[in-house]
Amino acid sequence: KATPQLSAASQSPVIIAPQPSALKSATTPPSAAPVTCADMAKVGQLVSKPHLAPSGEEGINLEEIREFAKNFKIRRLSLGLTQTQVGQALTATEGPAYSQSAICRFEKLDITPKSAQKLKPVLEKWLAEAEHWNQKGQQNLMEFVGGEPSKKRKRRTSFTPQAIEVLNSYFEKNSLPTGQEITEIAKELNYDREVVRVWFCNRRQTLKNTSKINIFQVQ
Amino acid sequence: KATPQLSAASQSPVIIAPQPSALKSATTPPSAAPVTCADMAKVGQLVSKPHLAPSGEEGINLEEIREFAKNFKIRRLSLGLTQTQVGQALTATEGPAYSQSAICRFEKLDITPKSAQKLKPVLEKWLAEAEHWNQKGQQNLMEFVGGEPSKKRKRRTSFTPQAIEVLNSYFEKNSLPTGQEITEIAKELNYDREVVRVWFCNRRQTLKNTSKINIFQVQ
DNA sequence: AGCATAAATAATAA
DNA sequence: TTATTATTTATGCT
Repeated sequence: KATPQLSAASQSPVIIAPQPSALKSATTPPSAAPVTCADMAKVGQLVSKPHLAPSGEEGINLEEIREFAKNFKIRRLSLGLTQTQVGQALTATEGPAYSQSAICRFEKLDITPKSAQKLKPVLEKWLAEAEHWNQKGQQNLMEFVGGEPSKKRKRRTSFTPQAIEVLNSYFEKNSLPTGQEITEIAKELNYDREVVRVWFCNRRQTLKNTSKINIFQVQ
Repeated sequence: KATPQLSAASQSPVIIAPQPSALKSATTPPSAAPVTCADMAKVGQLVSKPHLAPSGEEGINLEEIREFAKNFKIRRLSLGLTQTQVGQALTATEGPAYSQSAICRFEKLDITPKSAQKLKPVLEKWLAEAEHWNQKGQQNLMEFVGGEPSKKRKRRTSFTPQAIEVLNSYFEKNSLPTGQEITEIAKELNYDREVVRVWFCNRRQTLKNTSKINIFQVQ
């Protein structure tokens, strides 16, 4: 049952090593950004400028954290999860609250080493578990994450759910309504006739395009 | 009436493995609803009756395409590339034009098998090359992709209360101003045109979100 | 320590 | 395909 490919971030507890210039961070702009904020150095900054590291953080492997952050993002995306979902799920399972902003800032390393060090194992553990459930099927993952499984994506349109429903029921009966029928449907739903006509066009298109590929897709 | 098409596939290579979409299946699932259509075969029917699949596509390995599409997205994200970037880069290196929409549709398999079959090798080749350059450093990748090296996110604009007020008054009059109008408003307020455009986008968004109460609101 | 929302990205009606 | 909407990410602010 144990998730296999999770060796990800376990490395030797090395201390802040001089940054090999070869390694480029995808998420961290290395630029000599004007650090206007004299507050607190962030991981993203320190990782490329170890000499700035304040004392008391020698035991924190910044490089490892950076690696993990990058890896975390990829794994999160592979699971199809959003920062919001992760935050909410963590809030539910773990003690403290984690906002979307928090996850975002971790991924971007816009966070103090201390905070990062504290958050890392929490994320590591949670993500591993999420991957584990995902192995058992998408449904399990969604359940674990806590979102309603049936959370349908909201239609982009000005079509109301009710209207869609009606349209679909018409479509099921007849995917290619006559001009007369379109006019009637449009009237019933109080939408523009043209809008309804195009809806049927797109609906047919989508079905045609996806159905072939989806033949082998398990629903 | 043993329809020969895809007959072989109907038995063996049906992969019931982990739900393909770790990546948010946003496509309107026909839902669990009993899709009973009169004149058009639906996915649910095709799954159990693959013989309904149109002919002329026996040579296309749909399962392989599906796998690749999923994989492609993950690899794209791992490289930190957007659909837009891929489309633009392809347009530059390959012949035809590829829009962001095209990439989107490929990833979602919202395209005909024929198109997919044609596009797959192009994407495959391009992505491999992109990964190759990435190995040599982020800079090389960005150069290959064609975008400026590290296009930093635009600094978040803060509107003055006065500006907000003016914008709102315009919005009340017309929530969907034309390009011309946007330009004028931007000029009047002395803000970037793009900033004003996005403000209207987000404003419409917010309004829509808050007024969920009016479910029946027929736009 | 987050909320509100600006900006960026993905999906889709036209 | 193109414009626009829908969704997600990032950040200014207190």
